[in-house]
Amino acid sequence: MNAIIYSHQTCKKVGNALLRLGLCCLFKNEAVSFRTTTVKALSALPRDRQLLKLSEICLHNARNLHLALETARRLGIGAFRIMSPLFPRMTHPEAGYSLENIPDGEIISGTLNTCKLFAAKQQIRLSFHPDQFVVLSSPHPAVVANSIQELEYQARLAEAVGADVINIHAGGVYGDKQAALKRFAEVYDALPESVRCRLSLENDDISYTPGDLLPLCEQRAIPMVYDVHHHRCNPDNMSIEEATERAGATWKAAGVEQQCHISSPKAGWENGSPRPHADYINPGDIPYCWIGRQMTVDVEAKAKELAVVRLMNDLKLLSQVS
DNA sequence: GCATGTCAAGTTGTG
DNA sequence: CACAACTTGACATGC
Repeated sequence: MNAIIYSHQTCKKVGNALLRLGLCCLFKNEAVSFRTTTVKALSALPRDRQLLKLSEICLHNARNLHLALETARRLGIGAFRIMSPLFPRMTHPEAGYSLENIPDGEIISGTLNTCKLFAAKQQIRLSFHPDQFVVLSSPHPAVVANSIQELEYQARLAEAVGADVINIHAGGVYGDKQAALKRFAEVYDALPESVRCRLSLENDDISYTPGDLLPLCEQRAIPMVYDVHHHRCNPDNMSIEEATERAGATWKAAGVEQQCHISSPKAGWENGSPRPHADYINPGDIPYCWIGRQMTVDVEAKAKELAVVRLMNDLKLLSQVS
């Protein structure tokens, strides 16, 4: 087997095989931090004090995003998932705001642009992963409307920092999976282009398997994020190899590098629920067919960058043995 | 200071 | 029917 490469930092000259490992949102042992606030805390302040507080937090977070990217580069990490509340409460009905109406808005915009240039230069791939409140398949119009608003916010951020992926789950089932997927498709078709051109769909560990999502993804050219841990928790009749290939084809159709997720079960595969994530990735959980494949793999592990670095080294050893 | 409970949002499954 | 799990701190509050 050819040597495999783990990030653009180390990969430049070595063949064309490239498995790029990504970090999710936070660091464990590095001085990078993100602040937040709550609506409850904000509501005790007059509006001008609210905007000042929000401005300070956003500026802090934008600067720490830059720091996160510099740190990722130093560690050889090739992708970074940006936490959803980078600008906390931005779309909230009462506390919401925009960069134009907070005091340091222009500095913050400039900092985001610095992040965009740095990520492009260092080839660090950026993505967003809105949390469980974004549900496009919901039968409740208000839930869908809020979800779209949140996606538009994340699309603006993605545009500002040059992120090419906003990844979501298909949502609830409501007793009829096909009906829910049909609602999803209808909402998807009406999304603004800024959202649609970045949106990806991930199999989850409760409801939607790769087999459920792939027909929709193939039909609409929606890239499918293949989470192999979720697939193992919530299997269908598809093999890991087949799911990897078919998901890969959806990325190819969209013209973007494939993205997958990996994690290991905290309690192992035998004891209790395998769903909670372990501190590190057990190299045995990496599908063999992923080795040497050109794609991004987000490492979902509690030890954060320590787990990414350890997995990089484990993969290096693996490739030397084979 | 330090410990503890809380935090916008949805859905599912468990007790 | 109420509540925890998703992921995860960081913040606000109270001693």
